[in-house]
Amino acid sequence: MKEQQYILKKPECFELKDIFTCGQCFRWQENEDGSYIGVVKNNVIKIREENSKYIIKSVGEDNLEKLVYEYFDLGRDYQELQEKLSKIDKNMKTSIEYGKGIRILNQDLWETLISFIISANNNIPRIQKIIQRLSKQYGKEIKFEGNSYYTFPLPEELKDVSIQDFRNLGLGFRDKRLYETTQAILNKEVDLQKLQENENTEEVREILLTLSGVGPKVADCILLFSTLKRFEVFPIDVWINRVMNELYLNEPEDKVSKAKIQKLANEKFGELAGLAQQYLFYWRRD
DNA sequence: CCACAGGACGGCT
DNA sequence: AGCCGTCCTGTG
Repeated sequence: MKEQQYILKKPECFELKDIFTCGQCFRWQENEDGSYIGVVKNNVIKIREENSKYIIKSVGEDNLEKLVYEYFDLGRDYQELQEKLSKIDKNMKTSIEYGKGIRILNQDLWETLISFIISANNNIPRIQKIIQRLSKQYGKEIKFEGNSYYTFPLPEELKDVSIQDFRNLGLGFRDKRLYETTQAILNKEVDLQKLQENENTEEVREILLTLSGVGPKVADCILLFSTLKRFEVFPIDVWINRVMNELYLNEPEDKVSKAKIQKLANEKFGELAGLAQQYLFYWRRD
């Protein structure tokens, strides 16, 4: 555990509000002064913007500069990707204008898996609260500026947690899914390390789908928002379904099938479908 | 108190 | 293959 500070010059296409509120992560809190505090792996991180710079402080075990570079996907040229997408149509151009500071985070695979199982049939405030309780109960404490924060519990730390324990944390019917998936990971029925190294996206998707609580939408969110980093997937929830129908199909709501939207997204956005999804979702969410 | 919102899943056709 | 009821909790 060490304290670190790092000053990051504001990168192109980078806004904290866009990054943290576009629906990809659940562990960042905004403070009254506009700064954000979050937990990334075994580190608590605080970020404050000031004069086109970010003052970043941390307590934790990882090298802060390297962690920030990886987590915020700073090695990728978002400006170039935005230019490509902007050429597709007016909707893309407008939505990128609106959410130009979005970055797709590289979040820990295990944490993303569990977080999005919790997200099923659920809303963001409740998802955040459940993850907070889960971490406080089973994660490790890190003190930062006088307050306590908790790391996301590892599979081993959830080894002896029962379905009833999960239920008591407010997970509802997701209790059994969390239990079964945790056990499957511990038993190496699914090896996350191997999954991380597998380059065949369809294969990775199929394996994710074998886990309890992972359906098509959750699998695609994991593929896009974790270190798996597959930009070509297009997670479809009821919102993006509605938005895509409004913008491109205009069919009666009961006639739009998921398959049709999926096909349309692949044809229109191709390799960048996931990024396009984020801009569209963020733009039309209100 | 009731209606509704949000994905996975299992049972049905 | 597609359709539909059920699972839990918070909100209006």
